[in-house]
Amino acid sequence: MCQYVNMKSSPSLHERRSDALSKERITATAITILDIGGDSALTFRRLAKQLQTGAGAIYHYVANKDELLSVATNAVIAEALSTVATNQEPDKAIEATAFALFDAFEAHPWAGYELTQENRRNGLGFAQICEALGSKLDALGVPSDAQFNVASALSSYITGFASQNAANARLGKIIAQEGFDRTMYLTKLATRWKQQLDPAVYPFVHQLLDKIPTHDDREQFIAGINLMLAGITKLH
Amino acid sequence: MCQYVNMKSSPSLHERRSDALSKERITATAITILDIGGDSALTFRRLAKQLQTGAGAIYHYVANKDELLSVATNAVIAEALSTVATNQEPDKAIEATAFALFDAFEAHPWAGYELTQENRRNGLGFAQICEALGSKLDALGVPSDAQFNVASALSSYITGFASQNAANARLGKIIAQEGFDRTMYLTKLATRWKQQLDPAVYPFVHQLLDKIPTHDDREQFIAGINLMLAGITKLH
DNA sequence: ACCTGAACACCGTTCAAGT
DNA sequence: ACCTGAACACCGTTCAAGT
Repeated sequence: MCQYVNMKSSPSLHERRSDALSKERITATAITILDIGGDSALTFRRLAKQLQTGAGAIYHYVANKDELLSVATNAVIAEALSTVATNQEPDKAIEATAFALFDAFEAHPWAGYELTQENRRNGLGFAQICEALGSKLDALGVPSDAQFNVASALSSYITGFASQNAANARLGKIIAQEGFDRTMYLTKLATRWKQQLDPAVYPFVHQLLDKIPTHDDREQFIAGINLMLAGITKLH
Repeated sequence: MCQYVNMKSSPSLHERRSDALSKERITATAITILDIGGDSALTFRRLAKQLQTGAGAIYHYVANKDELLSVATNAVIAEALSTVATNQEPDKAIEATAFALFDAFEAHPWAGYELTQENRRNGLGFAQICEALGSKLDALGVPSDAQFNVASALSSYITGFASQNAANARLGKIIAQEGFDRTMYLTKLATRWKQQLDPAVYPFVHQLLDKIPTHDDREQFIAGINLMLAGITKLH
């Protein structure tokens, strides 16, 4: 600690503390806080404390909280997409892209929800996903004037599923720490629906209730992707 | 005003002021505030002022802001779904349901975004949409063990599209007040992407840029629904 | 029972003051 | 140039006090 202070009071030219602030370090720390505590955990005061600085310092690197969340979300998406092998059959590449995003949103549940926010701001998250999916559509035989609609449909589905099921993943994780499991959480949800929803008005949902606790998110997610892929090859 | 005060100071038994608080009146006022000013406009202080009461009074009718937003969102969805004719062919009924929700999210842009939040809380919005769509799947020939996945896929797509394009609708509306139009707003968005995104890394998105300013959200939305319907009839 | 509004414990953001 | 942290203008929510 003394040495740290000494370093600051007699710094050589262009020398930088190893823990100097940077947009990257701020983003990485923000992601860690979000992963541990969810959306509500990320405040400038907590972030500054973790970075051992003042809250105002962060504003030298990001314009505001919206930008911070955008950067964090886009970093998570970019990392996920970078793992996808591109030398595959187009339908397999789209599946692999979808899986990579699913896994990213499961590991960072806040990101699935923040993506919808990010899309409202500058749309870079959408651009990333759209590019990864859309670049395969030529090889799938989709005519160029239909590619915008198809890429938009796939990305809307992925975004919608991610933001919807982030709740399951996150609550499942939190509850797991307290000795419960995902099945028990979903059982509680189904029980709540059973009590709140009139079976005469919601017959379809009531038929589903038994399947909710044990259903597999990942399997359900890919079923939707395959539904869309089937529609693409049928229509185009 | 004097008469109003007099009424309060000498109320007869069980008599109620015509403007007495109720969950319905609070919800309706909240929806109006959200429609005019968007998510950030709704605060308990502003809502209380509009209702000519204290902020604390609202807590007699809703538990907290989350519940208020859930109730408002579910009211918008319920209203939209109530307009859909049920005596149609199943694919037409699904299309009509999708259109009704699209129109609702265009009229209440905050609701498309809040729906993803609502789904994370108690899922009643999802249940409503799932019921409206899922009840048509028998007639479409979808086997019962596939209906959960299909209903989930459709509702994820609708939710994702709504939350994504709420931005367009809302910003389009705000900008329209200032003398701009939607095309100009989307042109600006496309220009920003052109500058920010490397064409070597984002070739597909760059091909799309010309089409963004004039594309029709509603047409794009229904194209995705038809893609999924085609996939459903092909796979089932 | 229902309502009021000040008080509490927070936020994001700004900015004068430090090094 | 970069950092600090008090100050500002808000929030959601609570609760003693009123009617």
